[in-house]
Amino acid sequence: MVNSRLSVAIHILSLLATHPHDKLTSEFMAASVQTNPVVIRRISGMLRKGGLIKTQPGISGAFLMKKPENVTLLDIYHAVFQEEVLFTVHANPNPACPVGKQIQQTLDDSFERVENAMKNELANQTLQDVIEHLII
Amino acid sequence: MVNSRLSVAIHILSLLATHPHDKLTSEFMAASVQTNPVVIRRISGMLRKGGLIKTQPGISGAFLMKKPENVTLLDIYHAVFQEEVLFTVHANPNPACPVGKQIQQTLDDSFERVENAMKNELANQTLQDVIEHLII
DNA sequence: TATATTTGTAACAAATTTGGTTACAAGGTG
DNA sequence: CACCTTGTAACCAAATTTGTTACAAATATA
Repeated sequence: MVNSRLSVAIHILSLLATHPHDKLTSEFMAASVQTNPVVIRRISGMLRKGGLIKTQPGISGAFLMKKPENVTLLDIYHAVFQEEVLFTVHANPNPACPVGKQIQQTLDDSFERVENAMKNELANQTLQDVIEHLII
Repeated sequence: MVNSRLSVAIHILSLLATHPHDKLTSEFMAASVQTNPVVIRRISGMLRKGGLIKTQPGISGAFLMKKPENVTLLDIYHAVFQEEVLFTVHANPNPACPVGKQIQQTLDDSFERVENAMKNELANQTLQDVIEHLII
């Protein structure tokens, strides 16, 4: 995957969870991730819209809306990827071909089971698990 | 995912499995997928290198190297994605930060479990399952 | 043998995605 | 009021994906 949104999102949430009494600015978090503060604010915005953190324009810092043990990696995944599917099916198979006619529905079903298997494991891991692994 | 390699690969293999006595050219398969023959040959090349089909320069057609019930979707996934990881971890977290120092190893472990869950389900489905779903 | 067909592959272009950056309005602090 | 922070738009460069043309090499066929 070309994309490190999930990774950066978990990094942000881990920082917030391990510094519950500090006001962590996007600049501070950017220094930990080693990226630009706007990248942090962009992903923080997704986490805010997903109900995972609270931030306010002008007010320094961000804080978690749930306890780390109640935030699953699936919650974070949904916040940053929304409705994106894991595997796309090619768009225009030929309906005049028996395979082409039915491949989309077939693969939609198949890929949905694969995506659900992935999501079950994401739901099985929490932000608290991540933090404990960090602290050890 | 932006990418329909897996989907097209399964389409190709489904065509070969359901037409075992025909010599399916890249042009024929391209008509079913509705794409360019070179796209078919490109993905056929990955399937050949993955040991799933046999093709030869100049000789029309391709054929399966295994029975459809012995080809899992994980075999096909590996043929087309090789060593690609499902979720990448951002590259340069700050080692001076306790979170930054350990986030990569932590997320590598976490994401590997998620990737394995996905792969287990891919291994659980075979090309034969796909074909049966098509035929019904 | 000569012609036609097919595969494999390189090369290129257009579209899309990602991450980084600048800029700036709006909100809040001291 | 001066300063800081967030949210967001706009833009760019790099990477990726898909479609395309071109062509050499291998094979089939007349």
